[in-house]
Formats: sequence, C-alpha cells, structure tokens
Amino acid sequence: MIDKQSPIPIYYQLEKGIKDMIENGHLTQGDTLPSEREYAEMFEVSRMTVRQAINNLVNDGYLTRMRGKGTFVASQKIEQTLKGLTSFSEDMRARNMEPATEIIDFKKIKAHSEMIDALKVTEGSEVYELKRVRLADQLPMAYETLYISTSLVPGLTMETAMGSFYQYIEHSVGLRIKNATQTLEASNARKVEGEILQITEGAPVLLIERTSFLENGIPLEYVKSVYRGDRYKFTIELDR
Amino acid sequence: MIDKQSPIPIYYQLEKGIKDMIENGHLTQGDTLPSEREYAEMFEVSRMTVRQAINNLVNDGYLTRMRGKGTFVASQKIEQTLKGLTSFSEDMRARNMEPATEIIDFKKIKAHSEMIDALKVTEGSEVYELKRVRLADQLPMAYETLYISTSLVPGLTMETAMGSFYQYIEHSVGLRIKNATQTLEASNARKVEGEILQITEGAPVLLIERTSFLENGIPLEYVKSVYRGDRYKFTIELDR
DNA sequence: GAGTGGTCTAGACCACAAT
DNA sequence: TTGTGGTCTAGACCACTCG
Repeated sequence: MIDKQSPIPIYYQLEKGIKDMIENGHLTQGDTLPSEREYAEMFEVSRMTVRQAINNLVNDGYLTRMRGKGTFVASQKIEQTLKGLTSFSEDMRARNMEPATEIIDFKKIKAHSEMIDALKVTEGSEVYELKRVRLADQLPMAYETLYISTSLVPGLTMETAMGSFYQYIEHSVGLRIKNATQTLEASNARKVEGEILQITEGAPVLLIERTSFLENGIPLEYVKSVYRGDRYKFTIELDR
Repeated sequence: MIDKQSPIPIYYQLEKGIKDMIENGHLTQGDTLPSEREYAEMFEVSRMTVRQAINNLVNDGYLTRMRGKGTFVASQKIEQTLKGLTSFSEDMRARNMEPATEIIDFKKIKAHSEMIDALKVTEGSEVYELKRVRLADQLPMAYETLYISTSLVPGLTMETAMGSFYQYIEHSVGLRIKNATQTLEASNARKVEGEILQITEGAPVLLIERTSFLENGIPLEYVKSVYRGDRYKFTIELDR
C-alpha cells in the first residue's frame, strides 16, 4: 500500500489508499480505522505523517475523529446532500416528494440586459427562454423562468425541458456544473403567479434567483423561481 | 501575541492572530507573511506548530502558499464571504452597512419543546432567551430571538448581547462554531413584527431559523429571525 | 547560494474515553 | 490503567524560486 521510495509523498499514498477503501466500500460509514499509531507502525512511518493523511480526509469530510475513541468513516450522504447545489427534481426527491413539470412556454429570444449581466452574453445574442411550473406530488410548488445561451446547449428541445435540466446537462451534453450563486428573498405573489401556483394574489412567495457556472467559470443558466411560501422551505447546511 | 502558558493551543492563538490581522486590515490581499521559520523563531515555537496554524488558514481560504516564494494573503472576500456561516454583523459589514443592535428582552427561561429539539437540552433546563432588533445603517433589518443553553455560556450579559454573538463566543469564550443548519421561508409580518421592523402588518418577511453547532456536534444556539423582505436578500454560493 | 514551503522523523506530554 | 486523538518539539532533507 505504501512505497517509501516513490516520489509520491507517503501521506498522499496513505490518503488515497484510505479514500479508495471508502469509495469502493471496503470501509463504510461508522467503521473504525486503525489508530494513528497502528498505521505508523504498520507502514514504518512517523505518526505525524499518518496524521497528515488523516487530517486531509477529515477536512474533506471522509473521516471524523473522536478524542479518546478513534477515527471513523463519516456518515456522508445524508448531510452531504443538504449542502451543495441541487436541481428541483433532486430537491423534491430528497423531501420524498415526486417532482413533475409543466411547460408554459419555450422559445428563443434575443438576450436583454438582465441576461447579459448574468450569462455574460453579448447584446442581441440568442438565448432560450423556458417557463415551467414545477410540481411536487401533483401540486404546484414553483414557477420558474430559465435562460440558457443557445450556443452552449444547441440541442435543447421540449422533451428535455420536461425533466431535470441538470441531469440532461451532465449526462447527455456532458458539461459539468461546478457551482452557482443563489439569492433568496421574500415577496408577495403577483396576480399571474398566484393563478399559476394556485394561491391568492399577495400570498407570500420565496423568490430564488440562481446563476450556475461550468467548471471553466462560464455561466450556463440563469433561473428565476417563485416558490409557494406555504409549501416550500429552503434548507441548507453551512460551515464556518 | 502568543501565550505559551495558556490552555489555548499555540497554533490556534497564532491562527486567530493572523486571521484578525487580515480581517481588520493590517494584512491585505497579496501581502507577504513572515516565513514559517521567522514565525517559529519570533514566538519560540516549533516550525510544525506554525505550519499547523497556517495550514488551517490556507484551508479556510485566508492564505495561499507558493513553494520557494512564501505565504500570501489570499484574494478572498468577494467569493469567500458569500459562502459559509456568518453572523448578522459580519453579513452587514460585507454589504457595506453598519450593524447595530437594540435589545428588546433578555432573560432566563425554562426550555420548552422547541428548544429541547433544537438544542438537545433536557426538559425544564435553563436557557437564555434574547430578543433583539438588528439594525443596518440605523434602520431595522431583522427581529431575532435567540436561545442558548445557560450551561454552555454561563457568563452571558447584556453588554455582550449588544454585539456580535459569534465574535463573543469565538474570542471571549473560546468555543469554536463549526457549522449550522439553516432554513429560509417566506411569510407575512405579524402585527408585533411589523411594529418592530417599521413595516405594515402582512408585508413580506423572510423567516430564517438557524441552529449552530460546536466542533463536537453540540448545539450552541437556536435563532429565529424575521428579516424585512424589502431590505434583505440572502445570497449564497453553492458547490455541486 | 540563500531563502522558501513540502515532507518527514522519533520522540514527548496532554485530555479524554473506556474498562 | 490503557489506548485514543490533540498538541508540540527540534531537528532533517527535498524541490523550488530568485538574485
């Protein structure tokens, strides 16, 4: 497992070895790892070197340490999915609700100032405008307007627009979404929003705006959503 | 700057010292820090101890290292402050607004069911209840009710309640806040909230609930806040 | 060549958990 | 009391940058 002659740092070899065991299931949630002194003896390295490997895995959330007890494989998944960027479909499934979509409108338009800022496209270039009602367990949950540059995703169709946009982008187009900037604010439903969401005009709604970015920093989509205030609560795990 | 007799770890004292210098502007973006060996000599500690402090700051995005060149203050702020867990004061300062606080009420009460769930205290144990109006540039921004177990922070006073609770906890009490779970939802101002926030009853408000945890996973505080919907927009950076 | 961060050693004492 | 992780020491050699 460890080659002390290798130019690859020992701590890194050990780190990768442990990480692999977690990822391929040889170590799973809650398992106790050998103690730091055991690892040190096993591979004939210093305990500080072992600690460096384990430190990195703790920082990355793979392991947790408990003084006096030991080092354990972290729980992952459960807390993991609360953090991070999720699509509407993923979000609803995590809440044990069944997502669905109704398309209200889908067309190409000329970009205007709002999108030029968000998507960093040039004035007058073409973007898709997609308006959808997002349903959870058959009931309206959100009304969403999505803008994407046609040059990035030329083959967008009605069919793909029905499902999870993130799934489509990542699996079919092969682009990887890296991060997003999101804002949330409270407001009142306007008349048209109330009709679509089946709530009264003026009822509380949560406005969410999101710009998603690819790995190279290029903006992929700009989405404005209106969520029913009585049915939707946004939950997030924050680290300090 | 460093007290070797203190029970607070040396690396943590140094880490905090450097972080403070960055946060109050004594060190700014691009500045070169003293080398690890210089720090070690300066405070008569081992270089490994210095490295532990610097490692943490690098992981937190405050510093960057370049082999053969030195250690530098990272560019941060812009993206950094958007992520992560921030106090009201930190949040407002990041928006170039001046935070202030008015205490409405501060007392000890017996825990009831809501707090028993959130703070994991036993029924009937004592908690502080602190109600505050949070101001930004002299105007009401949020109305906040905070619960903390008296056993964790026995010395909480009116004076400390005036400022940043996170600053107090981290700098004076010496506890380290690790993460928090936060929910956001849209609602309407109730009568009393409207009066305090100087908005009309029924005006849109953003309800934020937060439970903060220490490093050992113990819940520290449970906070319910009502933010003015017309003045406050929550912004967050999400990774996929 | 001098200075920097990157890695590593072989110990040490402490606080904490379990027995 | 034993074993764990948490902190710390006083060195060492390496790879890299820069003058």
